[in-house]
Amino acid sequence: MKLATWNVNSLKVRLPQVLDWVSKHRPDVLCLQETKLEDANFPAAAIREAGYHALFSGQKTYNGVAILTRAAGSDAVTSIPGFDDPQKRTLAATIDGVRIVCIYVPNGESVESEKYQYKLRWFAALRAWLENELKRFPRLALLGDFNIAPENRDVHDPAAWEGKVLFSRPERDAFNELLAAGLRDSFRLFAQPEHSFTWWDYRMNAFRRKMGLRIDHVLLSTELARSCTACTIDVEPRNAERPSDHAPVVAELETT
DNA sequence: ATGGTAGAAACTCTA
Repeated sequence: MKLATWNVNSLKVRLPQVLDWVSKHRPDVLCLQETKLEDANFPAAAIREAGYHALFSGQKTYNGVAILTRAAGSDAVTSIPGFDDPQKRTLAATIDGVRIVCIYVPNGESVESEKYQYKLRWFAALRAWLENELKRFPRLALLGDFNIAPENRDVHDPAAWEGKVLFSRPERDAFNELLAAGLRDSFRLFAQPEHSFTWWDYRMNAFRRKMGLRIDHVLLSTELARSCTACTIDVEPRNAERPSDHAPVVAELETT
């Protein structure tokens, strides 16, 4: 089973790239973030023609998440229960017996921002919810744009980023608390190249200069982690014309 | 020096 996540930064703009990518890689599950589409405008027909089912929870201009699947999903949930949030950042469903949770964590803007406090509140609610979900669904995968780089090696210049949003101590602590709830970072189950990143700012030629962060993640419950055989970042789409600023992350599970 | 790019939308906000 192949699971993937990709922040597309507008599905309207990136739809041809997404269709091309799924035809080439044929993931069983592709979680998308920043679709920036109201549900009425979701390109369900084009995705269906590519052989995929789609679940989606979107809004105009900002945020929006979707899950594309080869097999039909069930029991979809579009929010963190008990956390009142008008922003469309969460989508969960069961596919082939695996509980898939697709998230777009708030960016936070800066550590001084009100949006940073919202980010930490949001992430605390996510952890509380997932502690319960992991009991209900031992086979659970949490994929998405976490907007958190967990470790020094996930940042091109850790000294410059120390204490900044995406790499501040409270954010990294929150990420580690999520792991402590019973999740593994699938990328770190394997030896990886140095300078492995998933996001590069559009500005300052950051991609060409390898100035990136690893902020998109595939976390697996301990049971699923045991069957994980690979996790890779596909930087190829970042080289395309009009790319997303994020690259897809792909995890492979041994089918049982 | 606090820049710059991209997307959606609408003359600004978010990332």
